Amino acid sequence: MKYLNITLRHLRTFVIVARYGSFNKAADELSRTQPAITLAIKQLEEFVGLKLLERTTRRVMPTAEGENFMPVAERLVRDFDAAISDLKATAERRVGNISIAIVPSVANQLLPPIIKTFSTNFPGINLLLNDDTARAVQQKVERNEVDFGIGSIWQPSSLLKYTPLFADKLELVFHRNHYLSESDAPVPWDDLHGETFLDSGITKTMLARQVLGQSKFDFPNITTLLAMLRSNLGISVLPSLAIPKTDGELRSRTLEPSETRNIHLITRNDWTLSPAAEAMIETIINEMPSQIEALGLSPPHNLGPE
Amino acid sequence: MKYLNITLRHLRTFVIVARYGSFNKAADELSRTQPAITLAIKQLEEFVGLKLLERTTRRVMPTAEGENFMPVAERLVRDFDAAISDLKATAERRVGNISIAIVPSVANQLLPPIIKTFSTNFPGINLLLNDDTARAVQQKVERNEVDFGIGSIWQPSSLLKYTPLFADKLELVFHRNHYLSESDAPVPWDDLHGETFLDSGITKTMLARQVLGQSKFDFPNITTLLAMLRSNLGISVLPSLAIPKTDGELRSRTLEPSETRNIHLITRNDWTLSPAAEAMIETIINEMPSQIEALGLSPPHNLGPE
DNA sequence: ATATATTTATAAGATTAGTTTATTAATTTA
DNA sequence: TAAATTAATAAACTAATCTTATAAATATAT
Repeated sequence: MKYLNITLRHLRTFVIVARYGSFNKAADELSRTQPAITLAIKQLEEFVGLKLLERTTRRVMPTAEGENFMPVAERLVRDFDAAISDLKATAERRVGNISIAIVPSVANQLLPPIIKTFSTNFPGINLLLNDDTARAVQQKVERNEVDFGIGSIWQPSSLLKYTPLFADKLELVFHRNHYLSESDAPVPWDDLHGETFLDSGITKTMLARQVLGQSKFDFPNITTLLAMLRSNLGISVLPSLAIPKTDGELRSRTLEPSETRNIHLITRNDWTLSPAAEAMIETIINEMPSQIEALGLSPPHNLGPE
Repeated sequence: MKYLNITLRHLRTFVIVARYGSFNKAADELSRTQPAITLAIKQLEEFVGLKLLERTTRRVMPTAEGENFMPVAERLVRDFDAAISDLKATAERRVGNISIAIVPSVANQLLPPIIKTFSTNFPGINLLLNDDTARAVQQKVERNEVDFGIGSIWQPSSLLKYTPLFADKLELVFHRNHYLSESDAPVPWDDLHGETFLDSGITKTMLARQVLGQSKFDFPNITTLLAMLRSNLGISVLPSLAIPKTDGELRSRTLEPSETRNIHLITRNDWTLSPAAEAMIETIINEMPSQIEALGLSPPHNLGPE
């Protein structure tokens, strides 16, 4: 015995002995033998230089100092156990915190029923939802500001892992008074030259790919953009999830050829997810098929490396 | 490794690693080697089933759970260390509590300068003084209600250890108008037959030994007794310590043969004294000679077994 | 009073946990 | 591309911890 360290085991032993008033009973309670108890108490007393338990071969009583130390030791033992079991509860997904960065369209349309399922399965877990643009979603995941993100790919990054969830089809949106309302058929992209485009930021790259040139207006906030559409300022291309289907003022038509964007789960590939976040992701993946069906979406397109 | 127990050592290791962001630096800080650190962290994580530190071969960062656990672990470690060092402080007599049962005469006359010395030497120690009769002093020590007692022997008990401190000489006390005031010489006991005795309880046995018969009055409270003496109700025999020397109304004379009672330190012989109490007793024994001199008392008489 | 039973303390051997040295694998820096 | 730094792993060693067996002390019961 060189420089003995006092451990919680010593305090735990002391507490039990003091409580039972017996080395034998304490040994029993702690599933150890009586000499082990004797040694532990002896070590504790020698270390602090203080007799804590007054003992004859017949009776064990705490000294004044032992009496004073009892509640302290009890609290230390209790706090320690509580802290460890809290940590285990976290591991067992009984408690936890999740923060998700997510694009608004998915958040509003797809997530509510998933969150409902999740919160009944894991009632102790708190969820923080950050609505944001696809770009911000990616950034927040990169910077570890959130556990994971849900959105389209802004700029592929080697830091990130993308798991496709579903394909969101792009549709043309316009006012019911717009001449495009006259038909329901898919619209060829080429028919759209000369139209005034209101860009949401979401579709910028898509539009560029169709060589329709720069859009005249740019509304990063989708609510604003919808308001503009309602006043018939122009037309826009939006992922179907972002289009309110119940708006009397607006109409939509699919495009030809149809253009889709995949919505992905975005995680950092060098980072371990918290158990709570893992539970959430499991729920999302499990619930996805029924949600895709309910909202009339498509399973993710496999476009190769995106 | 069967059923590994998580100890404070694991938490301490975790805290240091998280703080330094390095296994090697933590090993250095804790005067252990890096593999020992690796193992401790691994054990902790396996036990709680949770990754607490995200580590590449290059960088160590706490996970979200690790981050949350940090302050908890830090507090546990801090509290534990504080509790142990408090206990050591007690052992080193830097802090503590003492309670003493003591007869009032000693408490008032002898103790004040001793307490003064003690409190300058041990400023952290609290003192609780219980004024009481010799009988109550003995009882309180027997029942472990106090750390030790100071008083005369009420009834010798095998439970108790008596350490003589000094001898208190009995003196006759009376009103200045009483005829006994006419001389200063020692009074033979036999001259006192027929006097009205006021008994304090303290001197009951002494008086009986001198065959003066039962006293007529009995005042357990010495203040009351002194008031009675001041009104010249009778005379009394009191230990010199209990006689106020500066009272203009009262006079005192020694007795012939002189009768003394020893004042003892009273402890339980099967009980360990707290370090604080030991310090107090040391102070008392050290200061006693000079106090004896200052108050004109005598060293204890050795009367054999009392 | 004496014997018995119960309790804590001690000693020695066995077991388990913890630490170190040496090495590997991975990753950053020069 | 090479050197340096970092955490992980393996194996040998050390020290702490526990158990079995026994002793010493003190109640309790006969």
